Amino acid sequence: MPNSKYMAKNLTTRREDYSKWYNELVIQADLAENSGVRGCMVIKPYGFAIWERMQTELDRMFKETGHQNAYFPLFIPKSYFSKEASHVDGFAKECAVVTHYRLKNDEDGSIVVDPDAKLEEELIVRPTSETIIWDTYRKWVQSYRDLPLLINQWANVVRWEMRTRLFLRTAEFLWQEGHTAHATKEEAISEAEQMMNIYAEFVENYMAVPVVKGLKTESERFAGALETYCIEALMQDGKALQAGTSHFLGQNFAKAFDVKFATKEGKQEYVWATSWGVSTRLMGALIMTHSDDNGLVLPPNLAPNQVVIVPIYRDDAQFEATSAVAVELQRQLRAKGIRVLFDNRDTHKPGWKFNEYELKGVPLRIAIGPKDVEKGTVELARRDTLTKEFLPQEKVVDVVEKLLAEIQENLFTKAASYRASHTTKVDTYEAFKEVLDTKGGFVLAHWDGTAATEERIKNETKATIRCIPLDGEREQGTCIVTGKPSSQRVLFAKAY
RNA sequence: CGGGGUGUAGCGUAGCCCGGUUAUCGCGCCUGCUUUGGGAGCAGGAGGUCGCAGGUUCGAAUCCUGCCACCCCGACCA
Repeated sequence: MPNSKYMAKNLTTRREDYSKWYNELVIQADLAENSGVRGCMVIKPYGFAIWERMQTELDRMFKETGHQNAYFPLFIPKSYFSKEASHVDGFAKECAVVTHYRLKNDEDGSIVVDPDAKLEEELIVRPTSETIIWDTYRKWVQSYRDLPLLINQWANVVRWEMRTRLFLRTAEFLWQEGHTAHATKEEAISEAEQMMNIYAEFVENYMAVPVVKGLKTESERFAGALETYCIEALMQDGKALQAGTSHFLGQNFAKAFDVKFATKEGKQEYVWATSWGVSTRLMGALIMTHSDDNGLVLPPNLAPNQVVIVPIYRDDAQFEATSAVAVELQRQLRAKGIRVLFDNRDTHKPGWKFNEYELKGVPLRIAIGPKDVEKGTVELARRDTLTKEFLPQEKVVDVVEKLLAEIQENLFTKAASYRASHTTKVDTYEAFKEVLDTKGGFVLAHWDGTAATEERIKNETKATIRCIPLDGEREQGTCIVTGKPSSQRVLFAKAY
């Protein structure tokens, strides 16, 4: 029973009173719900279908760039975490720890942990897999001929977060983590940059969510990384969301886990590393970027169903007639590679289905009734603009193809223009605070490059440096807080 | 871990301050008939450890004590 309240209040859209529709969206659109296990969520079939679409496209992009999938253990011996000091300092505090391996029946019949079954060394449920993977890579890498090692894994991880938010910060979540080893520093840096670019391409072209590519400041950097590349998106409520990160890890992990290789010249050298990941958090980004008061809006390139066909009929004869048209259209659309659902369920009425698919964000809906059968037409409705039109059946395939592309484009443009109107350049600290208090969004300002100033701004305004934009123009200026010189504006925002 | 709040049917809720018939209403669910081009109407029906435990009382959803869970704010967060 607290589930819907929990869900309703943890993701927002532009609408102030979002709780009502979001409640409906999450429950009825079947994306996810709170599981009842602390901070964990159940991803429902429709939500998981969206995640599978993300997996499919990302996995393809990884493989096209030479990566392979593998799988490493869920449990990591505690001692592994001690090997990379900076990694441990910045991490590994909120973890689930396995201490025993057996249960037993108590005198009163209840199940208790068997105290005799205590593990000699505790196992950590992975919060991320750097340590166990690098421990494995030591055995895999001997020569420059073994490099580069380009491996990705699709997995779940657990972080015992003090506060959780559905999709954005759950205790257990699904993600992919890539871990690569290279012979040279330059190659590793270029790998980290390549993966950031792949993430940006996926998020912009499939999710239709515009992102800013950039570098994290030292204090926001991943524990153990020399450089963290990221993509930052802006949600409809003016808060920023980190959508993906790619880290250049230098030789830190290679040294900690003693991963060396023989060069062509016969010298022993440590390998250079990267790691990169995106998670089910992308689902939250998708919801909060495009949704409106009617529910989810899915970009066609990502939607599990790009088109849904709804028949309208009174009796068996009309059902047969409309179905015949629907089945034929479905066949033609599928032949073009379009994902089509023909909803011929007899248990729900057309009006009910119209609302359901709007809530679920299906980009295009085709309705076929007796009048259409008679006239050779269909009704075509688009989710992004909520407009409808009638058109001849023989034109459906062409129009659908054209509209799917148009909707994809339109969603990106809409999100980009929202972001443009919510990105503000400021030159004084007063203006900075004013913008954050009134309209929110991204704020571009000069910063003196020190962690102290960053910290002060965070404490006073709750805004953090999301990134140092990579494509930002060089521009001389002075720090809004200290007045010290700066050569580039950095991107500030309140973030999830 | 600190501050605040909430727990009543699958979901959302009224009732609690001021104890008193069979615990309210809506959604959803089941049956029947009429319906079906934007979440159908009517009639009937099922569904409840009022978070848990103890206490006060003739009588507790309501008052008291303890515990638990969850939510919000903070601390925390690749």
